[in-house]
Amino acid sequence: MVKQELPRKAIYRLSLYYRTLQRLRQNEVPTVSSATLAKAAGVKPTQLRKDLTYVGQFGTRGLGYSVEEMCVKLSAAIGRTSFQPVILVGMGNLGSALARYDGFAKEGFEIIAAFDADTIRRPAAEGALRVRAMSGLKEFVRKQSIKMAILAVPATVAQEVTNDLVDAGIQAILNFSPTVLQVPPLVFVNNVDLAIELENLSYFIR
Amino acid sequence: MVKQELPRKAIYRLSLYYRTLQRLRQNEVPTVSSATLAKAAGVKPTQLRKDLTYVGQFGTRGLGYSVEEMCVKLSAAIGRTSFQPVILVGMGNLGSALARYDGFAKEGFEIIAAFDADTIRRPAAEGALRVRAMSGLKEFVRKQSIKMAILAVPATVAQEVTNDLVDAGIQAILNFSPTVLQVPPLVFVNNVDLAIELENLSYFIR
DNA sequence: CTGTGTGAAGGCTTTCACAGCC
DNA sequence: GGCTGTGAAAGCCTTCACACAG
Repeated sequence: MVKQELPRKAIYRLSLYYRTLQRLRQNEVPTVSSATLAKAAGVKPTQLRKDLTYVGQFGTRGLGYSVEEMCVKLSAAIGRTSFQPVILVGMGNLGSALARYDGFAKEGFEIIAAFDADTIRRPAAEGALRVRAMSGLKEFVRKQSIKMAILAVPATVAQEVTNDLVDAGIQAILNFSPTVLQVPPLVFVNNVDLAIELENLSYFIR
Repeated sequence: MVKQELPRKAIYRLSLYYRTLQRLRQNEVPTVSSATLAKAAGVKPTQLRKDLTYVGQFGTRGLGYSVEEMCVKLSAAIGRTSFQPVILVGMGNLGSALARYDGFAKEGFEIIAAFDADTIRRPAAEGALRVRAMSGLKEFVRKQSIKMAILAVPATVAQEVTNDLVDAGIQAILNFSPTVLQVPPLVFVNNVDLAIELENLSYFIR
């Protein structure tokens, strides 16, 4: 029935709509039109409507969509769970910042453990999050059945660490190291390559 | 003649090829085949060849591409300059980490100044980079003719700061705040939304 | 025989145009 | 009149198949 996979790019946008909606919800508005929400999310109204049809039809013509209902539908579609545990590997500059970044928690992700090759260099100053030794990584992932990892290690060891993660049963990796990771099918990787994003921008400036 | 704009997604890949090539260059290899480079970059050989035709044809059939020549061609195509000054706005968790992140420098970008609403909270400990007051932002950008900015401020003030940046003549913004920025045409924005990247991954895990 | 260059085909996304419902 | 839902069209990007060069 619902064999209908939703388009890859639509998944991103559904997350975006969800977050945009949350802000509207605080305004006690009962309904939104596609035009209004689309503007707030920075997409075209038709795009938004098309995306919404992937999660079912529930708008009222002439009126718009129920904010409440859309929240439920979206959160179901993108597989939100109230708490999804995540581990963080690599506590250098970027890793430490990510550990303290509150944007993850706001969207329901909790970083429950952090690992680094050098446990001494990073003392307890990192808030409540103790830095663990890499030697305990695989066991931790396996025992706690962790599915998601954020990878912020130097490029030189990225593949090696990835192999361990995959071995231990990790299913998804958010990769901040400027490396193309080799992973088996059914392990998903999202790359966030900061330098390339900047470089890409520089292409457009005259 | 060369009216041929290169496809948006190809621009990202060209950056990726460039970086992948740099690593090969250290191995003193004079030429690469599309198969070899494509594997290292995580794309299909035909994709790579197609992308390369956008920057001109310079391969030798039966042999491959000159590493040296490809470096030149790619760097010209993506508009690399040896040093592109960038400013950073917002020195919270993420901002501070970005200020110290060495990945930007490696790709030829130098963060020449950092701004924050709270100059006291962030002392000189941030390495050589002094934190400046927001009040001086517009003048700095204008005087130094800065074209690119990294924005790592809270969502609540993101649009406001953006307006100032645009006013002062900024042409490109790498935006880390979870906000859809409104900018005039000819100002380019790349959004890096960490929470959405994670959320997107969570969709794929069963 | 190896490996590039490329038109053509195919697939995926976005946009349009308009029918349908409140 | 206002706004959703959606097939059809258009646009963009990737992949294929194969001609062609060293």
